[in-house]
Amino acid sequence: MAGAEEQAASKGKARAATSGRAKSRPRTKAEQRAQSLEQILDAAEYLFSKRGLDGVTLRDVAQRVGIHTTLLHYYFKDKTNLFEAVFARRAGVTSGRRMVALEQYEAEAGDNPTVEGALHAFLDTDLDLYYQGGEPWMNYAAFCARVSNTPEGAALMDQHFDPVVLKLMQILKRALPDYSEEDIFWGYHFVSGALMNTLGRTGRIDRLSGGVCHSDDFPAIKKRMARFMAAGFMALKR
Amino acid sequence: MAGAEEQAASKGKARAATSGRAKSRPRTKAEQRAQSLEQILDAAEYLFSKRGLDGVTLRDVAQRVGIHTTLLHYYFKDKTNLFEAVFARRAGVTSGRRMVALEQYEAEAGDNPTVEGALHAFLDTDLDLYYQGGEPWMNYAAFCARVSNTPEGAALMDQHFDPVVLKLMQILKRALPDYSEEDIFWGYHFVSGALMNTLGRTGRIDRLSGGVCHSDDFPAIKKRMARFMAAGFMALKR
DNA sequence: ATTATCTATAGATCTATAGATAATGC
DNA sequence: ATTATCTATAGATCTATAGATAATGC
Repeated sequence: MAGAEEQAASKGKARAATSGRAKSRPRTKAEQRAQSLEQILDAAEYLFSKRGLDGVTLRDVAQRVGIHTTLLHYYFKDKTNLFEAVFARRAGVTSGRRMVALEQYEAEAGDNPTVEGALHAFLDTDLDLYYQGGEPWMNYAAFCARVSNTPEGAALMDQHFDPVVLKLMQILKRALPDYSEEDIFWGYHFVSGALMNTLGRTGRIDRLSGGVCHSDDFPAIKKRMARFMAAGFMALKR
Repeated sequence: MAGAEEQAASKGKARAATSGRAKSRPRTKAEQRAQSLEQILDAAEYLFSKRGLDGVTLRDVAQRVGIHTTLLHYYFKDKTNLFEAVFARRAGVTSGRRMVALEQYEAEAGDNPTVEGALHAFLDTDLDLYYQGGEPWMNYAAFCARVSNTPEGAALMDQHFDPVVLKLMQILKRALPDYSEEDIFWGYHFVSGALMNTLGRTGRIDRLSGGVCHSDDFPAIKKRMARFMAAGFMALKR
């Protein structure tokens, strides 16, 4: 019964309906595998970003791709595994890019790194990545924001993003030699909250501001965020 | 089968096991009703704060209280209704208190309101409420943070918190007469992100800082947040 | 009499696995 | 031969409702 529906879905509109891709079935098995993996991850990323781990069923994901639920198990063992794969797929790219940007800034700044400089490297690099990466990257950003305050998500954040954040902390400490570690960590806590709120794009600021601001206007945020936060850090000095 | 288990649970340890209260069954029906409602809301609040709407089953809630799932339907119709009731229960208190604090500050400040003054009224009042309110209020704070970036939660935020936020905006505009609305709204966007990150108490900052900071140290945050954010606002001037 | 609480159960999912079938790969 | 995909199905929930029972209320 349910099987018949799913079958119809997969035969009818087929996988092409979901993403722009997949016009013709790929030839080699390697290609086919790669395409299926990517389509599954894209669909899961989108759905998890909207509804969270528990709000999405494997059937939702399968239907969005136009495949059978069982294929998800074939490729990803179970739901948790799929979730972690979604997180991991792009985590290396964002953390790598920010790491490079921070190291480059550190080299440029020499003995006089500034808070604002470090924050530009950290924040702008990331905002650019999402904004320029188009829909998939924006979805990933929303996914990260959405899961960042769940136990599962927080564990993955620790695992994938601690190194970049600690690199940022290292530069901030050099920029603020007379600050306590505590002040700097709380400053970062404020920064990361604002960043997650941005990546989430819930549309709340749009409604609140009556359309003056738009959740997905990352350029507007990039223009303000590092400057705003740097000034905040400076104000913590007593 | 399942029925037998639930029965055993409700007969055995009973409701007293969950919260400190409920030593003796209340006498009147009105009291009984009130107590049941409160216990259900407390349990749901706690669980929703940890796992979100879809991560919690009605059975989880019923088990935590020590009652039958069906009683949840008796009092709250369905799951959505229960969720909204959890949100609504304390929303009026927090938004009311902040509204009073903002109006009082406005009166005190006369013609010269400051950003920092307004933010102290807005933020400190709320942080105090949660911190001094003990566990239930801390759970509510985490609940709000957790659901703030979900569609269901965002709608409730709009509904319950828009008036206070717009009151804050009104004072900020007077404090920053030469600022664009856009700048002020983005500033608020940063503030609210940092606040939600605080209310969530995910423990990420604890792990990241190696124990230097603690997620539930609201006094430490209160000491820094308004000052930090006010300086951020001032830096947006070009 | 009215209200709080429980029993029993319908009906709908959901995750996961075993095993069959249909493709590509040498 | 190997790998991708589907069929069939087990087993475990989950939400919600109808109707019974056990308390309090006049």
